[in-house]
Amino acid sequence: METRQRTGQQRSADRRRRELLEAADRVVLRDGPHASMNAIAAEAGITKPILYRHFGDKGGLYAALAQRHTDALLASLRAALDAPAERRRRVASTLDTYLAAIEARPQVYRFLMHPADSPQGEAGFDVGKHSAPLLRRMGEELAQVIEERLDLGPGSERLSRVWGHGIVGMMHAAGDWWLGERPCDRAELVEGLTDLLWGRLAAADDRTGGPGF
Amino acid sequence: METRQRTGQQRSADRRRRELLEAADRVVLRDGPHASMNAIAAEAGITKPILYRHFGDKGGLYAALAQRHTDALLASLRAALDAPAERRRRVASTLDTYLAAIEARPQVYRFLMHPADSPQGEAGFDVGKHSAPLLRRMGEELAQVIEERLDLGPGSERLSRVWGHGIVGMMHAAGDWWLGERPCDRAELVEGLTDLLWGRLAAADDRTGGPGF
DNA sequence: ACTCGCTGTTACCGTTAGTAACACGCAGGT
DNA sequence: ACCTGCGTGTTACTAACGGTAACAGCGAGT
Repeated sequence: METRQRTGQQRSADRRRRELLEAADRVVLRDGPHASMNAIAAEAGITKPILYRHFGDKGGLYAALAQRHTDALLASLRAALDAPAERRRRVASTLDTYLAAIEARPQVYRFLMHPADSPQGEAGFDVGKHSAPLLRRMGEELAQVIEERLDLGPGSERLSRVWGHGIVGMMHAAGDWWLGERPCDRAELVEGLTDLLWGRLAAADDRTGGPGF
Repeated sequence: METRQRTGQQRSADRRRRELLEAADRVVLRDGPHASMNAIAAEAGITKPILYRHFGDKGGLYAALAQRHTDALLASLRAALDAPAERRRRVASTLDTYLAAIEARPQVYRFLMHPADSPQGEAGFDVGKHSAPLLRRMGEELAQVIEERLDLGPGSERLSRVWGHGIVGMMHAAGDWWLGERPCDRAELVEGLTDLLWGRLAAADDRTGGPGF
């Protein structure tokens, strides 16, 4: 009875929610993840309690905000991952897609990867639970693709998840470092990472020349 | 003239600083990174202003605290990295050392990897500058080892840094996920990651059987 | 006319980082 | 003996933040 209202005010509320999210987006992109609820409310032309009515608390707002961007990013990554090309090309293209995204909008990236903190984090053992949902989602996504595409023998379900999270972490950390220092252009970074994934670390010669040791 | 005092009060001040750091350590390990300055001061048996006299601000305290732990962790990683064994064994052993460390003291790990936030972060463009110093240091450290040990041909300086940060990121993300979900034991994770670095992603067969597409 | 649900407000609370302003004690130089 | 400097410590405060009443208007459906 009460869930099937749709009285027209519901639609208005949804629209309002989207407007508030867009205002929050502007503020967060301008001021970074430390934007205060007051600032966001001011940007939206209203005051705090309305934000709290819509999103519960700051974590709720940030979660809603993050989901939009993660959904968008994940969609484009999925496209690169599913493209009809040979494996190495797909991997390189996915890396490039990710790096292009964080290069184009570093503020969004920073917000997604360092989403502040839970206000009273249960004191303890849930390490990484609130850390970076985007990383987890990307890892799981990639794991799924790996598992359904590759034949990894027994234990493939676990192994694909290890690889998924590992590769995503590699991409993330390298991208973070690259974005901060800009030591080379994007293509070079993509090439280097792909080489790494393709076993060049194991294949490289020792510097001393002799193979032993 | 004034820097060469060493009046004996200096030594006392240094000792005091260390005591305060240890108290802060206890609190952070007990309460997580959200520990308040008041709580830390109380644990040390004093009040806030003294902390501020010693460390400037919360960021200063946290930086000092982080440096101790990162130094310790980096030292043990260096040991594993420099051990006299074949390359794959060294890599696996380094991964295992890291994972054992975060497994043994997840609180420390959480503190180091998610070091709260700068209180008024300069609004903007310094993406990742304040993010995770430990990750950066590990990346640079590994890059150095890679560069001085491996023959990567031209551009080896840049490539080794790409790999250093990439591998560290892989280790970090996989460890974070593993610590949260515990999907397998440590040895299995180490094996999976080492396989990944050894090119098993490139070598694996397609699931559909046919190699083409 | 009346209620329901959404809009919005002002004014407040508790906690936190950070800062005066003040006071004690203990060295050393005169 | 006296004072000066410095490190120790305190209480009491500010400013900002997340979050929460309590209250009021407004438009649509019955």
